[in-house]
Amino acid sequence: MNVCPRAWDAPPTVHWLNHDPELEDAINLLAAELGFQIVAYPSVEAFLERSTADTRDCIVLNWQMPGANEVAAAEVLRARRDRMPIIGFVRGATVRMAVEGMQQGAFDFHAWPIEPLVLGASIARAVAKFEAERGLALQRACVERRLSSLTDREREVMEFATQGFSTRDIAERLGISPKTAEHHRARLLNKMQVANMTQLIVLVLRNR
Amino acid sequence: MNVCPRAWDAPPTVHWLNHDPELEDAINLLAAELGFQIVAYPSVEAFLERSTADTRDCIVLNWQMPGANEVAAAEVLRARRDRMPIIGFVRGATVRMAVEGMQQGAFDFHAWPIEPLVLGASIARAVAKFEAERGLALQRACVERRLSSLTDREREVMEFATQGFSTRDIAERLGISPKTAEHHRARLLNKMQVANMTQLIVLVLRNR
DNA sequence: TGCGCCATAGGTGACATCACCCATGCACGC
DNA sequence: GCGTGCATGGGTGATGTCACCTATGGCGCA
Repeated sequence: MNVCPRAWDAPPTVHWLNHDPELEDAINLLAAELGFQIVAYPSVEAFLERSTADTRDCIVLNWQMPGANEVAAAEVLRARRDRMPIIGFVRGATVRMAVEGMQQGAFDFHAWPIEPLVLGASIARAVAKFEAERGLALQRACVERRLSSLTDREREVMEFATQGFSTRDIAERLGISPKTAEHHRARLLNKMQVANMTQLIVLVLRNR
Repeated sequence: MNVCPRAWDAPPTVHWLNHDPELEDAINLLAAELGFQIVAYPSVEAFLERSTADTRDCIVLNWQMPGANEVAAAEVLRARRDRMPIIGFVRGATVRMAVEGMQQGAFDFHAWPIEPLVLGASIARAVAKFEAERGLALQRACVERRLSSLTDREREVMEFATQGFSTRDIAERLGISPKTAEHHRARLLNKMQVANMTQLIVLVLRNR
């Protein structure tokens, strides 16, 4: 059986984060059965070090992994991996555990052992969702790159500008000449590659 | 026992949506025990008709209520009730049901019967969260009210403006004179009560 | 029939934005 | 020391924004 749609030009990668050796055989069987490319990591740290940021991935995470608590783990993963969807699972899952997993930002949550078909469908949905948001994620990364090229002063000017302040107001608040504020604004527009302030505000507010 | 913090100047209201007559006695016991003000509705329609939009409320919803399916119900409630938090419950809840409830936007999810202490804590958290977001919700409602006063043409102009187009560009795209587009823009700024286009964009994009 | 609301279009004038130009001073690294 | 980057400040001119004003034509409602 293969739940990975053939239409995809490359198979999605499943990042398998699990510390429990008893589950390793099961995942190998699942991998063979599901047809996804599966990369296993024994810890959150190993994943953060070794994984490459791909565009068509999802994370399947043992929610009882040691180290930081599950909240922190999920948050770190989400921040570092550009909102890659996380599918949680845990042995002997209860309704409460599932709800808390979801509240911490999981895309889906399962009790172990998982029916291969159910996990496959869950992964397919997660990858599809990530795919749909890929354009947004790429744009966000692009904006982030441009933002990092700004100087501190330019960033300050941008902060005020994105709150609706005019150049004159910004100059007053920063205690500098309107001309200097204008100068920073000009460099800002240039570095952010937009034609005017309204486009800058739209770009920044849409990609927060 | 009373899990409602005394610091609140008014007790929060719990909107109890349930169609199952067997649970009515239980909720009356819960109500007495928890100290919240509880208003019961036998259907989603009854809630939408009779409930008043309060600022310190939450919804406790039997996820197996008949009528529209649960997804639609949750979405309707969220839209109409200004993102009031929804706590779901269901008899014989499974991990899957809980996960789906959370995916549909529930704030929390429980298996019935619920421990009074657990439900009380859940309600307290939901109300606290809603309280924290109240300022944002009020501002969003205010923006919404102003938006509804716009004419179709003004709305069109605003759509383009919030995408970063200049007045000249908008005029060209709408096939009207730049002067007419300017006229719509002016009425737009007036109705939305902002000083300039950048403030309008900030207002609209921050309150979507 | 007249009133109000809307879309259309134009005029004028004050001000802001934006793209060029210029310069000085300061810190940091080669 | 000397270039490089940054913050500071200014000048000029084209263009855009914004607040006033005017007017015409359509459409619905009392």
